[in-house]
Amino acid sequence: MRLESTLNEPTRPDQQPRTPSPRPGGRSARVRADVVAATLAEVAEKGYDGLTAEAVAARSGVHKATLYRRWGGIDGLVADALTASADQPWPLPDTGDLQEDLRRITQEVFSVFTDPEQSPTPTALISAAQRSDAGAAALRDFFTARHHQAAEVAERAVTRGELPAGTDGAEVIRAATAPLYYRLFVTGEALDARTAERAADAAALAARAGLFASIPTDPEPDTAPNTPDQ
Amino acid sequence: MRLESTLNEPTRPDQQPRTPSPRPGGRSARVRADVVAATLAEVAEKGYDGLTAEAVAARSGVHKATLYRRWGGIDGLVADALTASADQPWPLPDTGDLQEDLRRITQEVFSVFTDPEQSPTPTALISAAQRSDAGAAALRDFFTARHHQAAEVAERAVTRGELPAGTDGAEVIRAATAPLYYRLFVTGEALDARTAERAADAAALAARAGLFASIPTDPEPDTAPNTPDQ
DNA sequence: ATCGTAATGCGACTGAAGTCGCATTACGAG
DNA sequence: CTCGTAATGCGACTTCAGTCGCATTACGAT
Repeated sequence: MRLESTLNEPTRPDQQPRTPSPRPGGRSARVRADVVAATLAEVAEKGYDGLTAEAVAARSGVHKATLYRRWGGIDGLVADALTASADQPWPLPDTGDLQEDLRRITQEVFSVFTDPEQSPTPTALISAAQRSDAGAAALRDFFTARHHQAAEVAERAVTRGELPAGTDGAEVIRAATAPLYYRLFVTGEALDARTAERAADAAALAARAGLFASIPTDPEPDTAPNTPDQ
Repeated sequence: MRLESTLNEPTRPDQQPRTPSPRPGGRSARVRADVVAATLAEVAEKGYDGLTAEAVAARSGVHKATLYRRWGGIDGLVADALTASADQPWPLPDTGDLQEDLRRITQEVFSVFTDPEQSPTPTALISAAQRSDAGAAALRDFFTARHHQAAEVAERAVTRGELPAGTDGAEVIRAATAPLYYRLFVTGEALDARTAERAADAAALAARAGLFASIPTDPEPDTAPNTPDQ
Protein backbone atom coordinates (compact mmCIF):
# COMPACT_ATOMS: atom_id res chain seq x y z
CA MET A 1 0.00 0.00 0.00
CA ARG A 2 1.69 3.13 -1.18
CA LEU A 3 0.79 6.32 0.47
CA GLU A 4 3.56 8.36 -1.07
CA SER A 5 2.46 11.15 -3.27
CA THR A 6 2.54 11.17 -6.99
CA LEU A 7 3.83 14.67 -6.86
CA ASN A 8 7.23 14.10 -5.41
CA GLU A 9 8.97 15.44 -8.44
CA PRO A 10 8.38 19.07 -9.28
CA THR A 11 8.73 18.25 -12.95
CA ARG A 12 5.30 16.64 -13.20
CA PRO A 13 2.99 19.48 -13.94
CA ASP A 14 -0.66 18.59 -14.04
CA GLN A 15 -1.04 15.18 -12.50
CA GLN A 16 -3.61 16.34 -9.99
CA PRO A 17 -5.52 19.42 -11.08
CA ARG A 18 -7.95 19.13 -8.20
CA THR A 19 -8.09 22.87 -7.77
CA PRO A 20 -8.51 23.96 -11.34
CA SER A 21 -6.37 27.01 -10.86
CA PRO A 22 -5.86 29.50 -13.63
CA ARG A 23 -2.22 28.46 -13.78
CA PRO A 24 -2.14 24.72 -13.61
CA GLY A 25 1.15 24.27 -15.38
CA GLY A 26 3.36 26.83 -13.79
CA ARG A 27 4.63 27.87 -10.46
CA SER A 28 1.49 26.91 -8.60
CA ALA A 29 1.95 23.30 -9.57
CA ARG A 30 5.59 23.36 -8.58
CA VAL A 31 4.70 24.89 -5.26
CA ARG A 32 2.07 22.27 -4.63
CA ALA A 33 4.42 19.44 -5.49
CA ASP A 34 7.14 20.81 -3.27
CA VAL A 35 4.77 21.34 -0.41
CA VAL A 36 3.20 17.90 -0.61
CA ALA A 37 6.62 16.29 -0.77
CA ALA A 38 7.82 18.34 2.17
CA THR A 39 4.69 17.45 4.13
CA LEU A 40 5.24 13.74 3.61
CA ALA A 41 8.89 14.01 4.52
CA GLU A 42 8.13 15.99 7.65
CA VAL A 43 5.33 13.77 8.81
CA ALA A 44 7.50 10.70 8.31
CA GLU A 45 10.36 12.19 10.29
CA LYS A 46 8.61 13.88 13.14
CA GLY A 47 5.26 12.15 13.38
CA TYR A 48 1.96 13.86 13.19
CA ASP A 49 2.22 16.05 16.24
CA GLY A 50 5.64 17.16 15.18
CA LEU A 51 4.16 18.35 11.94
CA THR A 52 4.55 22.10 11.77
CA ALA A 53 3.53 24.58 9.14
CA GLU A 54 6.78 26.42 9.64
CA ALA A 55 8.84 23.30 9.14
CA VAL A 56 6.98 22.44 5.95
CA ALA A 57 7.44 26.00 4.78
CA ALA A 58 11.15 25.91 5.51
CA ARG A 59 11.69 22.55 3.87
CA SER A 60 9.66 23.31 0.79
CA GLY A 61 10.98 26.80 0.39
CA VAL A 62 7.43 28.11 0.33
CA HIS A 63 6.38 30.89 2.62
CA LYS A 64 4.30 30.03 5.65
CA ALA A 65 1.56 32.43 4.68
CA THR A 66 1.20 30.69 1.33
CA LEU A 67 0.61 27.40 3.06
CA TYR A 68 -2.16 28.84 5.13
CA ARG A 69 -3.68 30.58 2.15
CA ARG A 70 -3.76 27.56 -0.13
CA TRP A 71 -4.21 24.76 2.34
CA GLY A 72 -5.75 26.48 5.31
CA GLY A 73 -3.39 24.83 7.75
CA ILE A 74 -1.84 21.51 8.64
CA ASP A 75 -5.15 19.77 8.15
CA GLY A 76 -5.32 20.75 4.53
CA LEU A 77 -1.74 19.73 3.92
CA VAL A 78 -2.41 16.27 5.24
CA ALA A 79 -5.67 15.98 3.37
CA ASP A 80 -4.00 17.00 0.15
CA ALA A 81 -1.18 14.54 0.63
CA LEU A 82 -3.72 11.80 1.21
CA THR A 83 -5.80 12.78 -1.77
CA ALA A 84 -2.75 12.64 -3.96
CA SER A 85 -2.22 9.08 -2.79
CA ALA A 86 -5.80 7.91 -3.25
CA ASP A 87 -5.80 7.21 -6.95
CA GLN A 88 -2.43 5.54 -6.96
CA PRO A 89 -2.95 2.21 -8.68
CA TRP A 90 -2.23 -0.72 -6.48
CA PRO A 91 -0.99 -4.17 -7.48
CA LEU A 92 -3.57 -6.80 -6.63
CA PRO A 93 -2.78 -10.45 -6.12
CA ASP A 94 -4.50 -12.90 -8.45
CA THR A 95 -3.66 -16.42 -7.40
CA GLY A 96 -6.94 -17.98 -8.39
CA ASP A 97 -7.85 -18.60 -4.77
CA LEU A 98 -9.71 -16.12 -2.60
CA GLN A 99 -8.11 -17.14 0.65
CA GLU A 100 -4.65 -16.86 -0.80
CA ASP A 101 -5.41 -13.50 -2.38
CA LEU A 102 -6.68 -12.18 0.92
CA ARG A 103 -3.66 -13.54 2.71
CA ARG A 104 -1.40 -11.66 0.37
CA ILE A 105 -3.33 -8.49 0.90
CA THR A 106 -3.21 -8.68 4.67
CA GLN A 107 0.40 -9.73 4.44
CA GLU A 108 1.10 -6.63 2.39
CA VAL A 109 -0.59 -4.42 4.96
CA PHE A 110 1.33 -6.16 7.68
CA SER A 111 4.62 -5.65 5.88
CA VAL A 112 4.09 -1.99 5.20
CA PHE A 113 3.08 -1.10 8.71
CA THR A 114 5.70 -3.28 10.33
CA ASP A 115 8.71 -2.29 8.28
CA PRO A 116 10.37 0.61 10.08
CA GLU A 117 11.46 1.84 6.71
CA GLN A 118 7.99 2.16 5.20
CA SER A 119 5.62 2.50 8.10
CA PRO A 120 6.29 6.03 9.38
CA THR A 121 4.71 7.89 6.50
CA PRO A 122 1.43 6.00 6.15
CA THR A 123 1.09 5.59 9.89
CA ALA A 124 1.56 9.25 10.63
CA LEU A 125 -0.56 10.24 7.68
CA ILE A 126 -3.53 8.16 8.78
CA SER A 127 -3.24 9.35 12.35
CA ALA A 128 -2.95 12.94 11.26
CA ALA A 129 -5.92 12.65 8.95
CA GLN A 130 -8.23 11.79 11.81
CA ARG A 131 -7.65 15.14 13.42
CA SER A 132 -9.67 17.30 11.08
CA ASP A 133 -12.79 17.12 9.01
CA ALA A 134 -10.88 17.71 5.81
CA GLY A 135 -8.42 14.99 6.69
CA ALA A 136 -11.17 12.62 7.70
CA ALA A 137 -12.94 13.17 4.41
CA ALA A 138 -9.75 12.57 2.47
CA LEU A 139 -9.10 9.46 4.49
CA ARG A 140 -12.59 8.17 3.84
CA ASP A 141 -12.10 8.73 0.13
CA PHE A 142 -8.75 7.04 0.28
CA PHE A 143 -10.11 3.89 1.88
CA THR A 144 -13.17 3.89 -0.30
CA ALA A 145 -10.90 3.84 -3.32
CA ARG A 146 -8.75 1.10 -1.82
CA HIS A 147 -11.73 -1.04 -0.89
CA HIS A 148 -13.17 -0.58 -4.32
CA GLN A 149 -9.93 -1.58 -6.01
CA ALA A 150 -9.32 -4.56 -3.80
CA ALA A 151 -12.90 -5.74 -4.09
CA GLU A 152 -11.92 -7.15 -7.43
CA VAL A 153 -10.33 -10.04 -5.61
CA ALA A 154 -13.72 -11.01 -4.27
CA GLU A 155 -15.49 -10.33 -7.52
CA ARG A 156 -13.18 -12.72 -9.32
CA ALA A 157 -14.01 -15.29 -6.67
CA VAL A 158 -17.68 -14.78 -7.42
CA THR A 159 -17.01 -15.30 -11.10
CA ARG A 160 -15.13 -18.46 -10.30
CA GLY A 161 -18.09 -19.66 -8.30
CA GLU A 162 -16.05 -19.58 -5.16
CA LEU A 163 -18.35 -17.04 -3.56
CA PRO A 164 -22.12 -16.63 -3.76
CA ALA A 165 -23.45 -14.08 -6.20
CA GLY A 166 -24.25 -10.72 -4.70
CA THR A 167 -21.26 -10.80 -2.38
CA ASP A 168 -20.14 -7.36 -1.32
CA GLY A 169 -16.48 -7.39 -2.31
CA ALA A 170 -15.54 -4.27 -0.40
CA GLU A 171 -17.02 -5.81 2.70
CA VAL A 172 -14.82 -8.86 2.29
CA ILE A 173 -11.77 -6.61 2.11
CA ARG A 174 -12.86 -4.70 5.16
CA ALA A 175 -13.36 -7.92 7.09
CA ALA A 176 -9.92 -9.15 6.13
CA THR A 177 -8.00 -6.00 6.97
CA ALA A 178 -10.01 -4.59 9.86
CA PRO A 179 -8.28 -6.65 12.56
CA LEU A 180 -4.94 -5.30 11.43
CA TYR A 181 -5.96 -1.66 11.39
CA TYR A 182 -7.83 -2.19 14.61
CA ARG A 183 -4.62 -3.12 16.36
CA LEU A 184 -2.53 -0.53 14.62
CA PHE A 185 -4.75 2.48 15.05
CA VAL A 186 -7.18 1.74 17.85
CA THR A 187 -5.82 -0.54 20.52
CA GLY A 188 -2.14 -0.04 19.71
CA GLU A 189 -1.44 -3.72 20.14
CA ALA A 190 1.43 -5.39 18.37
CA LEU A 191 0.89 -6.94 14.99
CA ASP A 192 2.29 -10.25 13.83
CA ALA A 193 2.20 -12.26 10.64
CA ARG A 194 -0.07 -14.87 12.12
CA THR A 195 -2.71 -12.31 12.94
CA ALA A 196 -2.60 -11.12 9.36
CA GLU A 197 -3.06 -14.65 8.11
CA ARG A 198 -5.89 -15.43 10.49
CA ALA A 199 -7.73 -12.28 9.54
CA ALA A 200 -7.56 -13.24 5.88
CA ASP A 201 -8.68 -16.78 6.62
CA ALA A 202 -11.58 -15.64 8.75
CA ALA A 203 -12.74 -13.25 6.05
CA ALA A 204 -12.51 -15.94 3.39
CA LEU A 205 -14.47 -18.31 5.57
CA ALA A 206 -17.20 -15.78 6.25
CA ALA A 207 -17.38 -14.81 2.60
CA ARG A 208 -17.74 -18.44 1.53
CA ALA A 209 -20.51 -18.87 4.07
CA GLY A 210 -22.35 -16.08 2.31
CA LEU A 211 -22.17 -13.62 5.16
CA PHE A 212 -21.29 -10.79 2.85
CA ALA A 213 -23.94 -11.48 0.25
CA SER A 214 -26.69 -8.91 -0.11
CA ILE A 215 -29.20 -11.69 0.38
CA PRO A 216 -27.31 -14.05 2.65
CA THR A 217 -27.20 -17.59 1.35
CA ASP A 218 -27.49 -18.89 4.87
CA PRO A 219 -28.46 -16.31 7.47
CA GLU A 220 -27.60 -18.71 10.29
CA PRO A 221 -24.39 -20.30 9.14
CA ASP A 222 -23.89 -22.35 12.29
CA THR A 223 -26.26 -24.57 14.24
CA ALA A 224 -26.98 -27.69 12.23
CA PRO A 225 -24.53 -28.01 9.34
CA ASN A 226 -21.04 -27.39 10.57
CA THR A 227 -20.63 -27.66 14.28
CA PRO A 228 -17.02 -28.67 14.66
CA ASP A 229 -17.46 -29.39 18.31
CA GLN A 230 -14.02 -30.07 19.59
CA MET B 1 -19.18 0.23 27.18
CA ARG B 2 -18.75 2.89 29.77
CA LEU B 3 -15.87 5.22 29.46
CA GLU B 4 -17.00 7.65 32.07
CA SER B 5 -14.75 8.07 34.99
CA THR B 6 -15.27 6.62 38.38
CA LEU B 7 -14.22 9.88 39.87
CA ASN B 8 -17.06 12.08 38.85
CA GLU B 9 -18.04 12.81 42.40
CA PRO B 10 -15.49 14.65 44.50
CA THR B 11 -16.77 12.86 47.56
CA ARG B 12 -15.08 9.58 46.68
CA PRO B 13 -11.66 9.92 48.18
CA ASP B 14 -9.35 7.05 47.38
CA GLN B 15 -10.96 5.06 44.61
CA GLN B 16 -7.94 5.30 42.38
CA PRO B 17 -4.70 5.80 44.30
CA ARG B 18 -2.58 5.25 41.20
CA THR B 19 -0.10 7.89 42.21
CA PRO B 20 0.48 6.97 45.83
CA SER B 21 0.76 10.56 46.86
CA PRO B 22 1.55 11.48 50.42
CA ARG B 23 -1.94 12.92 50.72
CA PRO B 24 -4.31 10.48 49.12
CA GLY B 25 -7.38 11.49 51.05
CA GLY B 26 -7.29 15.23 50.93
CA ARG B 27 -7.25 18.06 48.51
CA SER B 28 -5.15 16.22 45.95
CA ALA B 29 -7.84 13.62 45.50
CA ARG B 30 -10.51 16.26 45.21
CA VAL B 31 -8.45 18.10 42.64
CA ARG B 32 -7.90 14.95 40.63
CA ALA B 33 -11.57 14.10 40.66
CA ASP B 34 -12.57 17.57 39.60
CA VAL B 35 -10.01 17.64 36.84
CA VAL B 36 -10.90 14.25 35.43
CA ALA B 37 -14.58 15.15 35.46
CA ALA B 38 -13.86 18.46 33.77
CA THR B 39 -11.69 16.74 31.18
CA LEU B 40 -14.45 14.32 30.26
CA ALA B 41 -17.00 17.07 30.08
CA GLU B 42 -14.77 19.23 27.93
CA VAL B 43 -13.77 16.47 25.58
CA ALA B 44 -17.39 15.49 25.12
CA GLU B 45 -18.44 19.03 24.37
CA LYS B 46 -15.65 20.29 22.19
CA GLY B 47 -14.04 17.20 20.77
CA TYR B 48 -10.46 16.29 21.13
CA ASP B 49 -8.92 19.18 19.29
CA GLY B 50 -11.07 21.58 21.19
CA LEU B 51 -9.64 20.21 24.38
CA THR B 52 -7.67 22.95 26.07
CA ALA B 53 -5.75 22.96 29.29
CA GLU B 54 -7.10 26.40 30.03
CA ALA B 55 -10.68 25.29 29.57
CA VAL B 56 -10.19 22.30 31.85
CA ALA B 57 -8.55 24.56 34.38
CA ALA B 58 -11.40 27.02 34.24
CA ARG B 59 -14.10 24.36 34.49
CA SER B 60 -12.45 22.44 37.27
CA GLY B 61 -11.40 25.49 39.22
CA VAL B 62 -7.83 24.22 39.27
CA HIS B 63 -5.02 26.41 38.11
CA LYS B 64 -3.53 25.77 34.70
CA ALA B 65 -0.04 25.35 36.10
CA THR B 66 -1.28 22.61 38.39
CA LEU B 67 -2.60 20.69 35.46
CA TYR B 68 0.71 20.82 33.70
CA ARG B 69 2.57 19.88 36.86
CA ARG B 70 0.48 16.85 37.74
CA TRP B 71 -0.55 15.62 34.33
CA GLY B 72 2.11 17.07 32.10
CA GLY B 73 -0.44 18.39 29.62
CA ILE B 74 -3.53 17.38 27.73
CA ASP B 75 -2.04 13.99 27.00
CA GLY B 76 -1.81 13.10 30.63
CA LEU B 77 -5.31 14.31 31.32
CA VAL B 78 -6.70 12.06 28.65
CA ALA B 79 -4.58 9.13 29.75
CA ASP B 80 -5.73 9.54 33.32
CA ALA B 81 -9.36 9.74 32.31
CA LEU B 82 -8.92 6.56 30.30
CA THR B 83 -7.13 4.78 33.08
CA ALA B 84 -9.94 5.62 35.44
CA SER B 85 -12.32 3.94 33.02
CA ALA B 86 -10.29 0.80 32.44
CA ASP B 87 -11.24 -1.19 35.49
CA GLN B 88 -14.90 -0.32 35.30
CA PRO B 89 -16.75 -3.62 35.38
CA TRP B 90 -18.77 -4.30 32.30
CA PRO B 91 -21.97 -6.31 31.94
CA LEU B 92 -21.41 -9.32 29.71
CA PRO B 93 -24.14 -11.15 27.87
CA ASP B 94 -24.62 -14.82 28.68
CA THR B 95 -27.25 -16.28 26.41
CA GLY B 96 -25.76 -19.73 26.19
CA ASP B 97 -24.88 -19.23 22.55
CA LEU B 98 -21.61 -17.76 21.34
CA GLN B 99 -23.00 -16.15 18.24
CA GLU B 100 -25.76 -14.47 20.17
CA ASP B 101 -23.36 -13.28 22.85
CA LEU B 102 -21.08 -11.78 20.24
CA ARG B 103 -24.01 -10.15 18.52
CA ARG B 104 -25.00 -8.48 21.73
CA ILE B 105 -21.50 -7.25 22.28
CA THR B 106 -21.14 -5.74 18.84
CA GLN B 107 -24.64 -4.38 19.13
CA GLU B 108 -23.64 -2.69 22.37
CA VAL B 109 -20.59 -1.15 20.73
CA PHE B 110 -22.74 -0.05 17.85
CA SER B 111 -25.29 1.53 20.16
CA VAL B 112 -22.77 3.43 22.21
CA PHE B 113 -20.92 4.89 19.27
CA THR B 114 -24.05 5.64 17.30
CA ASP B 115 -26.12 7.28 19.99
CA PRO B 116 -25.42 11.01 19.82
CA GLU B 117 -26.02 11.11 23.52
CA GLN B 118 -23.34 8.65 24.50
CA SER B 119 -20.84 8.64 21.69
CA PRO B 120 -19.07 11.99 22.06
CA THR B 121 -17.12 11.14 25.19
CA PRO B 122 -15.74 7.72 24.26
CA THR B 123 -15.17 8.76 20.67
CA ALA B 124 -13.24 11.85 21.55
CA LEU B 125 -11.41 10.04 24.31
CA ILE B 126 -10.16 7.28 22.04
CA SER B 127 -9.16 9.72 19.34
CA ALA B 128 -7.37 11.91 21.82
CA ALA B 129 -5.55 8.98 23.35
CA GLN B 130 -3.83 8.16 20.10
CA ARG B 131 -2.04 11.45 20.08
CA SER B 132 0.49 10.76 22.78
CA ASP B 133 2.54 7.92 24.13
CA ALA B 134 0.92 8.17 27.52
CA GLY B 135 -2.52 8.14 25.98
CA ALA B 136 -1.65 5.26 23.70
CA ALA B 137 -0.40 3.22 26.64
CA ALA B 138 -3.54 3.95 28.60
CA LEU B 139 -5.64 3.04 25.60
CA ARG B 140 -3.77 -0.22 25.15
CA ASP B 141 -4.36 -1.06 28.79
CA PHE B 142 -7.98 -0.15 28.46
CA PHE B 143 -8.59 -2.44 25.53
CA THR B 144 -6.50 -5.20 27.04
CA ALA B 145 -8.75 -5.10 30.07
CA ARG B 146 -11.86 -5.06 27.91
CA HIS B 147 -10.69 -7.95 25.76
CA HIS B 148 -9.78 -9.92 28.80
CA GLN B 149 -13.17 -9.35 30.39
CA ALA B 150 -15.13 -10.10 27.26
CA ALA B 151 -13.07 -13.19 26.50
CA GLU B 152 -15.18 -14.94 29.07
CA VAL B 153 -17.90 -15.21 26.47
CA ALA B 154 -15.62 -17.36 24.37
CA GLU B 155 -14.33 -19.30 27.31
CA ARG B 156 -17.83 -20.28 28.27
CA ALA B 157 -18.34 -21.43 24.71
CA VAL B 158 -15.26 -23.61 25.06
CA THR B 159 -16.64 -25.09 28.25
CA ARG B 160 -19.92 -25.76 26.50
CA GLY B 161 -18.03 -27.55 23.76
CA GLU B 162 -19.11 -24.96 21.28
CA LEU B 163 -15.52 -23.95 20.55
CA PRO B 164 -12.34 -26.03 20.35
CA ALA B 165 -10.12 -26.09 23.40
CA GLY B 166 -7.25 -23.67 23.32
CA THR B 167 -9.31 -20.97 21.65
CA ASP B 168 -7.96 -17.48 22.27
CA GLY B 169 -10.99 -15.73 23.70
CA ALA B 170 -9.56 -12.26 23.40
CA GLU B 171 -8.88 -12.90 19.76
CA VAL B 172 -12.49 -13.83 19.19
CA ILE B 173 -13.56 -10.55 20.74
CA ARG B 174 -11.10 -8.63 18.62
CA ALA B 175 -12.37 -10.34 15.48
CA ALA B 176 -15.95 -9.50 16.35
CA THR B 177 -15.43 -5.85 17.19
CA ALA B 178 -12.59 -4.90 14.86
CA PRO B 179 -14.78 -4.15 11.84
CA LEU B 180 -16.76 -1.68 13.91
CA TYR B 181 -13.78 0.17 15.29
CA TYR B 182 -12.15 0.02 11.90
CA ARG B 183 -14.96 2.04 10.42
CA LEU B 184 -15.32 4.34 13.37
CA PHE B 185 -11.70 5.25 13.88
CA VAL B 186 -9.81 4.42 10.71
CA THR B 187 -11.86 4.77 7.58
CA GLY B 188 -14.54 7.01 9.04
CA GLU B 189 -17.27 5.10 7.25
CA ALA B 190 -20.79 4.97 8.57
CA LEU B 191 -21.80 2.17 10.88
CA ASP B 192 -25.05 0.27 10.77
CA ALA B 193 -26.66 -2.47 12.79
CA ARG B 194 -26.22 -5.02 10.05
CA THR B 195 -22.48 -4.51 9.99
CA ALA B 196 -22.40 -5.11 13.71
CA GLU B 197 -24.34 -8.32 13.31
CA ARG B 198 -22.24 -9.57 10.43
CA ALA B 199 -19.04 -8.91 12.32
CA ALA B 200 -20.29 -10.97 15.23
CA ASP B 201 -21.43 -13.77 12.94
CA ALA B 202 -18.14 -13.85 11.06
CA ALA B 203 -16.20 -14.03 14.32
CA ALA B 204 -18.39 -16.82 15.62
CA LEU B 205 -17.96 -18.73 12.40
CA ALA B 206 -14.19 -18.38 12.43
CA ALA B 207 -14.01 -19.32 16.08
CA ARG B 208 -16.06 -22.47 15.50
CA ALA B 209 -13.79 -23.38 12.64
CA GLY B 210 -10.91 -23.32 15.09
CA LEU B 211 -9.15 -20.33 13.57
CA PHE B 212 -8.49 -18.83 16.96
CA ALA B 213 -7.21 -21.97 18.61
CA SER B 214 -3.56 -22.00 19.60
CA ILE B 215 -3.15 -25.16 17.58
CA PRO B 216 -5.69 -24.68 14.85
CA THR B 217 -8.07 -27.57 14.46
CA ASP B 218 -8.03 -27.08 10.76
CA PRO B 219 -5.34 -24.74 9.52
CA GLU B 220 -6.71 -24.77 5.98
CA PRO B 221 -10.48 -24.69 6.29
CA ASP B 222 -10.92 -24.68 2.53
CA THR B 223 -9.40 -26.28 -0.55
CA ALA B 224 -7.42 -29.38 0.06
CA PRO B 225 -3.75 -28.53 0.46
CA ASN B 226 -2.44 -25.03 0.28
CA THR B 227 -0.39 -24.25 -2.76
CA PRO B 228 0.31 -20.57 -2.31
CA ASP B 229 1.32 -20.19 -5.93
CA GLN B 230 -1.62 -20.04 -8.23
C1' DA C 1 -2.53 23.24 68.73
C1' DT C 2 1.70 23.74 66.04
C1' DC C 3 4.89 23.00 62.55
C1' DG C 4 7.19 21.15 58.34
C1' DT C 5 6.27 19.93 53.87
C1' DA C 6 4.02 19.17 49.73
C1' DA C 7 0.63 20.72 46.70
C1' DT C 8 -1.73 24.44 44.76
C1' DG C 9 -2.54 29.37 43.37
C1' DC C 10 -0.77 33.14 40.89
C1' DG C 11 0.92 36.05 37.31
C1' DA C 12 4.51 37.07 34.20
C1' DC C 13 7.28 35.30 30.62
C1' DT C 14 8.55 32.54 26.31
C1' DG C 15 7.78 30.69 22.03
C1' DA C 16 5.31 29.27 18.23
C1' DA C 17 0.95 29.01 15.50
C1' DG C 18 -1.74 31.52 12.65
C1' DT C 19 -3.26 36.24 10.42
C1' DC C 20 -2.96 40.52 7.86
C1' DG C 21 -1.69 44.20 4.57
C1' DC C 22 1.39 45.23 1.21
C1' DA C 23 5.33 44.57 -2.08
C1' DT C 24 7.02 41.58 -5.58
C1' DT C 25 7.18 37.99 -8.86
C1' DA C 26 5.65 35.02 -12.47
C1' DC C 27 2.23 33.23 -15.45
C1' DG C 28 -0.67 33.69 -19.62
C1' DA C 29 -3.08 36.41 -23.01
C1' DG C 30 -2.88 39.57 -26.67
C1' DC D 1 7.22 42.11 -26.11
C1' DT D 2 3.99 44.19 -22.91
C1' DC D 3 0.57 44.25 -19.74
C1' DG D 4 -3.02 42.72 -16.32
C1' DT D 5 -3.77 39.63 -12.80
C1' DA D 6 -3.21 36.06 -9.69
C1' DA D 7 -0.12 33.84 -6.77
C1' DT D 8 3.66 34.14 -3.82
C1' DG D 9 7.11 36.47 -0.69
C1' DC D 10 7.66 39.17 3.30
C1' DG D 11 7.59 40.72 7.96
C1' DA D 12 4.96 42.48 11.71
C1' DC D 13 1.26 41.54 14.71
C1' DT D 14 -2.09 38.86 17.66
C1' DT D 15 -3.20 35.04 20.31
C1' DC D 16 -2.66 31.22 23.07
C1' DA D 17 -0.35 26.95 24.72
C1' DG D 18 2.93 25.86 27.93
C1' DT D 19 6.75 27.23 31.59
C1' DC D 20 8.88 29.30 35.60
C1' DG D 21 9.73 31.33 40.19
C1' DC D 22 7.59 32.60 44.11
C1' DA D 23 3.74 33.23 47.49
C1' DT D 24 0.11 30.82 49.78
C1' DT D 25 -2.66 27.17 51.38
C1' DA D 26 -3.81 22.78 53.27
C1' DC D 27 -2.65 18.27 54.72
C1' DG D 28 -0.64 15.09 58.18
C1' DA D 29 2.28 14.15 61.95
C1' DT D 30 3.90 15.21 66.47
